[in-house]
Parts: sequence; C-alpha cells; structure tokens
Amino acid sequence: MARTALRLLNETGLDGLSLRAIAKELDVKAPALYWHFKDKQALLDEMATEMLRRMNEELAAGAVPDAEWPDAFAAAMRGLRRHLLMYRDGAKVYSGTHFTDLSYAAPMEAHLRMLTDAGFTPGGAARAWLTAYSYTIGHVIEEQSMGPDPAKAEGGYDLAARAERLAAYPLASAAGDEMFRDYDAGFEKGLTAVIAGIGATMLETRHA
Amino acid sequence: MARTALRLLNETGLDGLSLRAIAKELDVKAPALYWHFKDKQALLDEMATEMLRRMNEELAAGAVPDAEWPDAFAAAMRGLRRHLLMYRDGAKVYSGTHFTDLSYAAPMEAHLRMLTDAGFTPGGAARAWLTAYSYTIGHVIEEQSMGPDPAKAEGGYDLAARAERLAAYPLASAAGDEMFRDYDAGFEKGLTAVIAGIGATMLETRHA
DNA sequence: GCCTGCGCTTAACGGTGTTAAATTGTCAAG
DNA sequence: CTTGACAATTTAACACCGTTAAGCGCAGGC
Repeated sequence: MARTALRLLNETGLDGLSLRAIAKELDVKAPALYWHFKDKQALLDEMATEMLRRMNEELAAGAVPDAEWPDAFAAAMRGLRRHLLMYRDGAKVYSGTHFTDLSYAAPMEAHLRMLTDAGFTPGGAARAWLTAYSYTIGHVIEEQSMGPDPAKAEGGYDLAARAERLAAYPLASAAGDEMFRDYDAGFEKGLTAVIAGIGATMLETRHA
Repeated sequence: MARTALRLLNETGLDGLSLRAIAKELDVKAPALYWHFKDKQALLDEMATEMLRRMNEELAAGAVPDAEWPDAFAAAMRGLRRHLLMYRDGAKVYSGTHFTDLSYAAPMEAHLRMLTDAGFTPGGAARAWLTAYSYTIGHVIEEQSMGPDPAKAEGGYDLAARAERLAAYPLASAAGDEMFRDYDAGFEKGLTAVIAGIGATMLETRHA
C-alpha cells in the first residue's frame, strides 16, 4: 500500500496525494487506511522507507567489492540521487522522514566500514557520509523544485527570460546556464568536489 | 505582511501556518489576503524573499572586503544557514521557492565576482556556489526535520535509544553521536570539506 | 453630489485529515 | 450449528483548509 501511494505520487505530485485518492486506488474508503497507519505522516514515512528498500536492493545487486572508496562513495550518492528522481517530489518525501524499520542500518554499516577500512575514523566516516548525503539531498530538492531539466524537456525554467531579467548582473545572468542546464553533469561536478574535499580534510591516514 | 507570516511561522510551524491564522494576526478576515497575493504559494515566495532580504542586509553590514575567497565563501554559507535556522521549517520554506524580485541578484553577482577574481571561470564560480548552497540547504533541512539539537535542548532525538536499536551495527550505532550532536560543529566540518574540494577541483589557476 | 475603485467582509464551495460508531466477513471454540 | 471474538471496512460526521464570488463602506477627483 505504500507501493500504491508511491505509484500515485508520480501521477499527482505530493500536493495532490490525498488519502481519499490513495484509498480510491485501493478500492477502499479513506478511513480504512487508518487501520494500517496512525496518520498520514506514518504513511509518508513508510513510503520513504519503501524507497530506501528499493535503493538497497539495487545497491546490493551492483556492488563492486574492491573499488576505491571515492568510487564506491560516488556510486552510492549517484544511486541515491537516481532513486530520489524516480518519484515526483521524491526528495521532499524522503528528506527528514523517520524510517519505520532498520533496513537502512545494514547498508549504512557497510558503507561506514568501507570508509573506516580506507583510513577514516568512525566519526570521520559518519561525517563524510552525512556531508555527501546533505549535498545530494539539497541538490535533488533544488532540481525537483525547478521542473524538468531545460536541456532535456520543454516546459522547464525559461533560461533566456532569466538571463534578460538579470542583464545588469552579467555573472549572475551567465550562471543560469551552468546551474539550470544538464543537472546530471552539474551534480557530478559538485559530487567530485565534495568527495575530493572529504578525502582532503577528513581522512586521518592519507591514502597511500 | 510577509513579515507577520514569518513571525507566525515560528509559533505554529509550516503545517499550522494557515491563511486564516495569518489573517487573524493582522486583524483581518482570510479572503482579504487575496487582495495582496494571488495564492498561498505567492505568499510563501514572498516570505522566502523577505528572508533573503534580511540575509542580504546582514551580509552587506558584515562584509570583509579583502578576505580570501574560502573565508568569504564560508562566511556566506554560515550566514545562509543561520538565517534558515532562524525560522521554524525555514529551509523548507526557502528551498525551491521562486523569489519575487531581483534582490538576490546583486549579492549573488558580488559573490560570483569574488570567485572569478580568485581564479574561477564564470561557470566554475556558478557551480561552486550551487554546490556549497546545496550542501547547506540539505544540511539545514536535515537539522530542522530532527527537532532540537540533542546537545543543546531536551526533547530532541533520543540518541541512546537509537544506539541500542542499532546494537548489531556498531559503526552505524556510533555514527549517531557524530551526526546528531552539535550541529554547528558538524556543519562546519562538512563546509570545510566542501570548500576544500571546490578549491581543489574547480579552480582553474591554483591560488598562488 | 456622484462616480470610481481600493480594501475589506460575508457567504459559500469543494476538498482535506481525522475520529467515532456501526457493519461485515472470517474463523475457532463451545 | 451456534456463538463469540476479532480484523477490516463502511458510513457519518467534524473542524479546518485554500479559494471564489458578490457586495459593502469609504476615500479622493471631477
């Protein structure tokens, strides 16, 4: 039923995701949902947890055992972003919800161990994780709040109009191309920087 | 009136911020608000813009003209975070809203110019900005969705319970201390990493 | 004195999350 | 074969939400 809600999310968006709509999709009346969930927030938490479970499945499937930590780390963040982008308002649903079970723990443990094996302290590994995680969440929230990528689909943010509006501010005007075009490449550049910085400032024993 | 809404936001939170409540605060009935704003989203946009304006005021007041770019950059992000934290759900209100005027342009131009002067290409400066911005937004969203800092106030996330729940995953269990304690210090560590990475991967001419 | 239009009110509409009570279906114990 | 317990659902209703339509009072300009 969290699965049904996730499917509906892609059709209606988070604002249009009402309990009555979900119930109709399940051929049931709205109050019946309250037998299974305490309130709507609990449903949203379960949806986020389901997203996480799907992410973990894929992560387990595509694991590369002896990759260098920056590559494995980048792959994890790419996977996170890709899954958030799979659902409309995915990042908003995901960010800041409390998971309803411990399915996040095993993959998190594996990632942290990979980092400590590479020379991070336990605390450093946790900080590295949260830093890259924050960057990814923030980036995807920005992406999803801006409609479709102007480079890939029509109806997105009008870059030409933006540039004209900002004619008096040449750098800010030109920045639109870098910021709002080709989200994939942009995310990748930022991710590279974040991971490089983590390696440079959080690693105890420099990687030989 | 966006000011009134911002004040009310801190008392009721984003979920409780209804047009009727805002109207009552202004000694007015709810439909009167529609004389000034097209719809609620326009009000939220105006609130975000007001937050931005206050941020810019402070930024202009505390400018250090000849600081090195990493310091100035870090100061800007600290200011952003501090202002987002000033309002309940501040990051949620702020992120992904479209500003209603061009008050963001001048400070953005100044920051971008600082970066290009330091050796960034225009595109690189924009990417550097968006990368650090994404990190900051993501971090504050995570902070604010987790209640008060357990290190500073009661009623926050129960770290001891979390650690026990994750007993089978020692690294993930221990990570709680690093991630959910002392948000200020944690943000700072991540910010240092992000800025170092930006310098290492996005700067064209290494700063002499 | 009249008109225009700003700023507001009253009334109402359809929709929301949520609760309480009554109802059905199922299945085991007596 | 009946009874009773229990899970899962329905119907009805509540308070509140964003939003629209119509009308009211009151200022200033002609």
